[in-house]
Formats: sequence, C-alpha cells, structure tokens
Amino acid sequence: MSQRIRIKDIAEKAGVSTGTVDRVLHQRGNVSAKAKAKVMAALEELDYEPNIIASRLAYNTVTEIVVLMPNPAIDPYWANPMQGIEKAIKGVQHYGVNLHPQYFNLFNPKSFVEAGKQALKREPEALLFPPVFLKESQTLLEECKEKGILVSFINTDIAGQEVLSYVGQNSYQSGVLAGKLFNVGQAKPDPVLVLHLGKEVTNAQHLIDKEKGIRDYYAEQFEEREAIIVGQFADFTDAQRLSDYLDTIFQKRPGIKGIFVSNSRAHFLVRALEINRQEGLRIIGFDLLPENLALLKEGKITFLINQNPAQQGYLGVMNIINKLVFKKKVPRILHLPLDIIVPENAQNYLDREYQFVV
Amino acid sequence: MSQRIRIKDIAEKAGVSTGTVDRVLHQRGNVSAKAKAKVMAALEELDYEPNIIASRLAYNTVTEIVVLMPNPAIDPYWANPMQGIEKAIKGVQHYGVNLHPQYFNLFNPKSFVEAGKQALKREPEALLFPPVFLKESQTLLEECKEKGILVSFINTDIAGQEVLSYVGQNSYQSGVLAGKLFNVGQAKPDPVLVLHLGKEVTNAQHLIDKEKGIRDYYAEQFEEREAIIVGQFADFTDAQRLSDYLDTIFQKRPGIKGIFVSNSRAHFLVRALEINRQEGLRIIGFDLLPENLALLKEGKITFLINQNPAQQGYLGVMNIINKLVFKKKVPRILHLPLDIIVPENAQNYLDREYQFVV
DNA sequence: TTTAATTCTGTGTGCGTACACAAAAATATT
DNA sequence: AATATTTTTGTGTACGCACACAGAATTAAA
Repeated sequence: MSQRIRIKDIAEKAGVSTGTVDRVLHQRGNVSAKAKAKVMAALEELDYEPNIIASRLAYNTVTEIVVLMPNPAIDPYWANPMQGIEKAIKGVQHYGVNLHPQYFNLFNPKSFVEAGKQALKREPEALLFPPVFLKESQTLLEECKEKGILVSFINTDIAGQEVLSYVGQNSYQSGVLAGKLFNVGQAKPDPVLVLHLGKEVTNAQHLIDKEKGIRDYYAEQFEEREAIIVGQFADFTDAQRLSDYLDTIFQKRPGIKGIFVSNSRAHFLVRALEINRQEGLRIIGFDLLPENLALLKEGKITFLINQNPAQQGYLGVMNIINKLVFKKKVPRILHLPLDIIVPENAQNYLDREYQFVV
Repeated sequence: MSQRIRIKDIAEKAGVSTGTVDRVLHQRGNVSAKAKAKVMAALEELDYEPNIIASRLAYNTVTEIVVLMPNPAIDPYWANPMQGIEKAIKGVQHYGVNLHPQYFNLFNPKSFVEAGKQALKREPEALLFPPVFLKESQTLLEECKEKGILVSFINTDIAGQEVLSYVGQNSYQSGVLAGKLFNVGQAKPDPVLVLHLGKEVTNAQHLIDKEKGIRDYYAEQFEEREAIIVGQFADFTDAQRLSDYLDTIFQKRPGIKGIFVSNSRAHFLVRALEINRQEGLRIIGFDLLPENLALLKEGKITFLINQNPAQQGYLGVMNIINKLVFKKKVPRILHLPLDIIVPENAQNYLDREYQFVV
C-alpha cells in the first residue's frame, strides 16, 4: 500500500528481529531495555500503524458477541434494532466476528434471566443488551464483570455502570422537542395531554424522562406548569375503551389542543379518536412504524419523532467491534439524533437503510 | 469464520487443486469443462464466500481514488463533504485504498477542467466529483469512459449518465418541506419570500428545484400561486445593501411572513434584518454552519434544513469502495434525509460525527 | 570456572488468497 | 510414431502479522 510501514521495516530500523518488535508491540515482555528503547524509537520515527487486515488474518480467532434482545415476534419494535445489528455483522464478518442473537420476552423478567444464562454459556467476548429490567440486568452485569465479558447497552442506559457504551435516545430531550413542536410559532402555550399507552412496567424510566422533558419546556418557555395533563391507559388495543377514557379526560380538562403519545403506539390513539370524533388535535408520537407513517401521510398524526432504532442496533454492535477488533476509543454515551418527521421528509428516512453499508 | 469454507475445501471437494478453483473463481480460463463443472458444483454446494481480508492482503495492490472537489478554502461549505470523505478513507485504508484529493475553484470552470486533467494523470480506478459545471463535466465523463475509470457523483446529479451513483440532496423535496414548515398548523398560507443569496451561476439547478418545490407545495396544499415571491441578491455580505434591497421588496409586497433562504447563507439575511428592524418573520435556511446554529438558538432562524454534507462525502466514497473492493451492489441514486433542525434537537446532529466510524 | 537457570532474541510457520511458473496432459503437426 | 504446440493442472511463494520454538546471550548458583 503506497508506502506503508511494516513490522519488518521497524525491525530493520531498530536493528532487531521482527519477533522482538512484535513482543514490544504486544507488551509480551522478555525484551531487554535497550532493545525495547530502540524499537520504541523506530516505532515513533516511522509512525507505524499495524495492518489490521493482516493482523486479523494471523490471529485466526473468532470474536464471539452475543446480542441479548427482546423477541421481535412478541414486540415488533425490536425488529428494527435487529435489522441494524445484522447489517453491522455482515459488514465485519470477515474480521472473524461471530454474532449470536439470544431472545427474551420483553414482558417477562424471568425469561431475561434465563436468556442471560444461555448467553453466558457461550462464553462470548462481549454482550450487547437493553437493560430494561434493572435488577436482573445488574445481576447479569456482575457476572459479566467476573468473567471479563465486555458489556454494552442499547436503548436503555444504567448510569454509573462500568460498561463500554450506551447507544440510544435522549428521552428527556425528546420530551423537550415535543414541547417545542406543539408550539411552533405560537405565542401562548397549548395545553397538551401526555399519554402513556401500555402497562409500562418495564420501560418506565423512558416515559418519566419524556414527561419531564415536555414539562420543563413549558415551564421554561412559558412559565406554565398547568398545561401538561398526564394520562395512562393499559388496554390500548381496544379503540372503544380508549375512546371512552379520552372522553373522561376531555370533559375534566377542556381546551386540550394536542396529545403526545410517549411511545410508538400513536396509531392506536388515532383509531380511538376516530370513534371519538375529535378533530383538530395535534398528535405527536414516536417511531416510523408503517401504521404511524400511514396516519402521518393522512395528516392524522402531525409529527413523528424518529429515534433511529435500526441505527441503535448498528452502532451498538459497531461500538463493540471498534473496541475489540479495531482497538478504537468508543464514547460512553451516544445519543442518536431525534429526527422530526413530517410527510414531506418521511421517504428519505426510510431509504436510510442504505447508509448502513460498510 | 466459525466454519468458513476456504478455497482449499472447495478444491478437495471438487478433486482438483486450489489453482484450478482460483482460475474458475476469477474466470481466468484455461480450465477444462469437466473441472469447471466440478468446481462450480462444489462452490454451490458448500456455499463458498471469499475471505475479503485474505484476498485483499494477497492482491497487494493499491486502489487509487481521486476526489475532485471545490477548494474548501474558497467556499467553506465544502469542508464538510471533505470531512466525511476523510472519515471514509480512514476506515478502509487497510484495504489498500488510496485517496487523492484534487481541488478546483468552485467559481471557475477552467480550474475544474485543469483539475480534471491532473486527476486523470494519476490514472485512478475511480473518480468522485460534484458535476457543478455541466458541459465540462460531460467532457470529463467521456474521457473517463474511454479510460475505464469508474465515476460517481456527489452533491449534484446529471440524469441519464452512466455513472456508479449519486449521493446528495433532493432539492425539490427540500423546497416542498420548507413550504410545509412555513405553514405548520396554519389554515391559510403565509406569503413567503424565496431568497437566493449569491451570484448563483454554478449551482442554479438546485435553486430552481427548491423554488419549484415550495411553489408546488403552495399550489397543491392551498391552491395558492401568488404567495411565493422570489428575490435574488448577489452582494449578500453587505448587510446594509441587503437590508435596502429587502425594504424595496417589503414595500412592493406587504404581508410577507417568512423568508426561505435557498442556500447556507441564512445568517447573512439575519444580519441584514437586524438593521432592517423586521421582526416576527419565520426564517428557514440550510445547513448547520456555526453562524446559522448560533442564530437558530437565539430564535432568529426558525428552522434549518440539514442536508448532511459530511455524510454525502462519506457515502460517496463508500459507494465506490463498496463497488470496487467489496463488489457489492450500489444504488444509482441515494437521497439523504432532509433533517429538520430546531434548537431542541440540534445538538444530536452535531454529535453524529461519531456515526461515521467503520 | 563450570554448570544450571533464566532472560532474551531470531527464525520459521500458518492464516486464506492471488498469481507466477513449471509440470503434466491433451491436441496438433510433421 | 515422434515431435511440437497448446491446453490444462498443481505447486510454491508472497502479502503482513501473531505466535511457537529453538537457540543465543546473560545472569545465578555451584
């Protein structure tokens, strides 16, 4: 390659053999002080950078990574991160990286524990998972630490943990952003309903953060603390019952101009509103699910906030690979952009799949 | 890896030597029909996929790519694509890819021709450039075709040309998007000024497309064809003169509620408006230049549309490398997302630099 | 000083592929 | 049938690095 410096060149320059250079490079010891100094000097002077291609070929070992993920068959959202994860792995499989997906049930902590055990059985070098169950995740984390397994988070972070990195959304900021979007170009704030659809045992921290975000926005921008109403409804798939629930809220608190659905289930809300005959509400939700996109284009959802789930998966894996294979530095926290989606720019985001290619 | 099939395995299975398998794989001929058939069968049965790592090491050749770009020292916008290009090249330099940047003056077609000559002198395998000068680009394209040099476009496309790919914005759609953003939540349309700042000899097609986009949006959404006023002003760095120019427009056409700056120079407009004492206008511009971002955060620019110039550079190079090195398929057209930027989500886009890592 | 133990160093081989070259087989020419 | 020519095939080497192993140099123990 043009004029790349090889180990051989270093050896010549330093007047030692390639073996000695190798020992210095890998800090394997058994090198005299003089030899080491000479090698270090040559390394410095020639600005050596190892050829990762050749290195990886010579290593001839497999780096096993286990991805511990919620089963997409149970919660379809998780198909998106898996898609990104598979893209990543395709791009680097020649580097001897082997990826093994291990699924658990998002709604069952025990299945997480079980899947975690299965994962450790494979003795991977690294483990990627969303720590949706706090306590169970900490237990798993302990075990990984003992066994020297590198851990990286996706989707959810646990602050203060010694893990490689976290890739995901900035939930708080997405709440702030929603606050802004409800009030673009408006002098006085619109009262809005923050609606949590689902049982929300697992991902609760996200939702709290989002709620706090929009609250803070209203407080700071408008010094207005009464405009945020919060609702929660578990049985969101039943449009009629959800509609009834909304009626009670609208009666109690008239004047609501918008609804912020705190997860990807905005389309269920729209179905309920169709029964309800409510019109002219601004709806803001998350994620480019086909159902949401269709309603966005019909004008029944005003904004979607895209949290790039596929890229979360992609970058989660890439962080591990960058660390283990390419020995690069990796940021502890990587917040993905919060894309504002309207019908007029939705298409480009769907096309973005291409951008994963390595 | 785990249990990857090697050429050697194919050879054994087919009962021939590795050399014969190699000849079949590379279609080098000199293989008997029987041998070829046996190898093909084994290839099929064992589902062979070459080890690109080893392949690239054995090739031991340099793939030279020339990037023919406007000099960032003359037009600072182009520093962004270059940044992405350099990221890309760092990620793949071990595959023996050598990148040579060749600059031209964005405002001088002759310098483009000259730089093109210099580029071809290096006899590269591929050439990446923005065909901002149509005629001159077509001449260069001819020459590349003759010499078998792969060509890829960035920033600007020429329809119907046999090139590998185009990575860039969808100008028309960005105009449509601007139309939407001026009218979020509005029943009747706001009249807006579309303002082209600069001499605009070179990139004219972009601007025409953007203008058409916003016009079409108003026509379709509101059946309104009179609300779009177009202005152009060359000497945009002179705030006073620009302010005077705006005064004449505001007098002729009162009621303008927003200004759409068709390129990255919105910050110059804001400076002029400060003299002008105009308030309450919605301003929409392009690109996350530091000057624009500062004004966005002050609330003096309402929206910025981000066209991801760095990613354009990154993906432009990656398309070439994916084709030449990894022998992958590459899309003829890749439109990057049009990100809507408000102060509340700006930070995440700046952080995105991380996402370039390979 | 001699021998034993230890530390240090150089050489050689393999990773999977590409390609040059020689050897073998098949075909053509006399 | 013998030789020349062409086609086909196998072997060996290199790419840059990691690592095992043997051998050399140094130090410690006798």
